[in-house]
Amino acid sequence: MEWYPRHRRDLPWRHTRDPYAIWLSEVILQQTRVKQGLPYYLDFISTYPAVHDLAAAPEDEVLRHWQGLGYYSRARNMHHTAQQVVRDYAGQFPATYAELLKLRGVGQYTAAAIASFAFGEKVAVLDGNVYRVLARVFGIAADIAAPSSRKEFQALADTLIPAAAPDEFNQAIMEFGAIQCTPLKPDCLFCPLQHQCFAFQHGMVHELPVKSKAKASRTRYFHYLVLRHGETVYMKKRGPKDIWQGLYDFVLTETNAAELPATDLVDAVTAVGGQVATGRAEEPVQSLRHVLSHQKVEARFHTIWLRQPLAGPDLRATGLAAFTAEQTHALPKPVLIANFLDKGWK
DNA sequence: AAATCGGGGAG
DNA sequence: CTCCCAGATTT
Repeated sequence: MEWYPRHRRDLPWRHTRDPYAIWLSEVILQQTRVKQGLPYYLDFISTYPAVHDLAAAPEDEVLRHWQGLGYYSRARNMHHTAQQVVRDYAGQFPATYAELLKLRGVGQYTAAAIASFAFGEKVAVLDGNVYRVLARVFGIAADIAAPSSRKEFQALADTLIPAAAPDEFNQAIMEFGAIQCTPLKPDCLFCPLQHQCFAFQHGMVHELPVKSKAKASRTRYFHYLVLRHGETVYMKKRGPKDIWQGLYDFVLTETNAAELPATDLVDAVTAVGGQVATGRAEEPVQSLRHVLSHQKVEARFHTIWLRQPLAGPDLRATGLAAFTAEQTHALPKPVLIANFLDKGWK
């Protein structure tokens, strides 16, 4: 806490005690670096200055503002919670850790952050930074990736947090982890905790914290049919049980190998009620690779020129909708699809 | 307890 | 390439 005021970054959410603004920043910063989240925070707080503004916005619009930030359930949960706060809490965020924890998208970390930063409640936050700092300074060998380890770290943090300034303590220990006690190259040479840090004293700075590795990611092969007719292109909103829920992409056929048999392509067009325009069936195929933390997507985009527009009943059955190029810009899309639209088509 | 859910940047 | 980020929810 002595270190903090001399090294803290000047961040916009540190100038407010408005629980809405703090909640917004915390949801955006879940599993996201400050540098990546900052522009999104500025955009959201400017577009939706109060919880009522966010609650009143259409979900597609909220997702469009979230586009590129990933983990899109955060945006959908956030939108849901904004509406709940307006409807059930008269627009006022609940003011205690226990009540905040009930909100969708607000877990133990975020509830503790809002409770301490907005309301001064004495409850210790536990994020990736805190785990690392505590593991090193106190020499804790528990696997920070294991849910069962939380108890031990939480109990320790609870003994450290001072009643006088719990919010300052939470900010300080996270900032210390982000700037001084970093994962790969911590600045131990100029560290104020050098003489009392277990890891430094025992030469175990690079052994702590202990974190089990995630399992290897799988490769998926996506074949997108970019159905077009005149100035219109057909897109659809992605459903549950897979990545990019609620975002828009094209007709998708997934295969176990990189190649898609030519007959499958025609069948897929027929399945959505389309007819391939003669002479334009074999457009050049664009290929894009997209990497997520848990899977690799190898996508091929097959542009299909239709003989005639898709008709009403077929459109509804397939979930497809017709858009102009201008309209696609306003839709929330995975970065992969946005990249394709930016450079791949026409 | 394990799996799932994005995207970007550092090294 | 690997690691990890102001984690939460579902299975």
